[in-house]
Amino acid sequence: MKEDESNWFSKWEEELPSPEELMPLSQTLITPDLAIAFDIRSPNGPQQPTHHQAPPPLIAAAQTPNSQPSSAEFDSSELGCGGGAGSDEPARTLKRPRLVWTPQLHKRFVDAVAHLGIKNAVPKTIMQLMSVDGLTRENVASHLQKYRLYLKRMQGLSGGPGGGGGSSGDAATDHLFASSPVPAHFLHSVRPNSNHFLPFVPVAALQQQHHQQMAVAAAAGHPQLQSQYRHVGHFGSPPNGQYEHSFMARQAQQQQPQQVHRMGTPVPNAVPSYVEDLESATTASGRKVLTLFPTGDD
DNA sequence: CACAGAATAT
DNA sequence: TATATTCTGT
Repeated sequence: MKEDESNWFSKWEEELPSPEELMPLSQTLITPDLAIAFDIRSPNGPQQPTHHQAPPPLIAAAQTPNSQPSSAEFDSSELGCGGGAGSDEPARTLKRPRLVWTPQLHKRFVDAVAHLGIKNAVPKTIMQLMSVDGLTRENVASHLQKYRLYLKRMQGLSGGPGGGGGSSGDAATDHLFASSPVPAHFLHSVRPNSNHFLPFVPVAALQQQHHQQMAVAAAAGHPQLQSQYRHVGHFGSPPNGQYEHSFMARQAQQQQPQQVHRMGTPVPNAVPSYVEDLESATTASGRKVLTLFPTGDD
């Protein structure tokens, strides 16, 4: 009998970190090297190996499966502003590629909103809590707008997503949101008295000009990008078997430009740089209970 | 002014 | 359609 095999396999599988766990909270930790690594899209791609200063890394672009092998090439379409004394760094005013809201990113978004409570969930705060490098307030605002519509739509229905038949368009749009369970309180209203403020992570996520979108992509769990990173072949995990852990991000960089004027909101105060993982409240039961957010495993 | 939120544009 | 950008009120 090969019990051993199945045995260690099971264990092994259990120990396997889920994709989110692997690289979840430290998106800002992406090193420039990694960013560069990303730049090399293909072995035969005529990409410049050493130009890591371009803020417009456009990572999350069309990611459709049937992309053509030729791939789109982005030559720096700089204006031919030859004469001009270097007025402004091109890097600053460039438009970034569209952010792609992957389920992972959305998950973080929902978690953040859940923790803040619908009332306090405003773009800026959400953005800060998410701690995703490269994420802008506008990104979140836009997504939040749509998310609210989604919630509204759902409130009208009876209970579950995918439920009520309606326009197929609606259902189709929901499927990203469906990825992440919507905290119950979202649907009706948060209790005014129920203020349970968690000790957030005081991380101040700042957007750097360097690897912005790159980080987002990684955080989002881009298949292409991540696959390059994950040397750890963690495959056995089924799409559903994901545990949740803490999600706070820790910031290695020392930035704390925030903390400006008065903050009426009970949001995290930028204090220290490191924070204990406020998770793993392993109860006596030995059961991993995520005390943080509503674990939204499907 | 900075920000949130809706409206609009791509 | 999804996300960005613009517009407006606070």
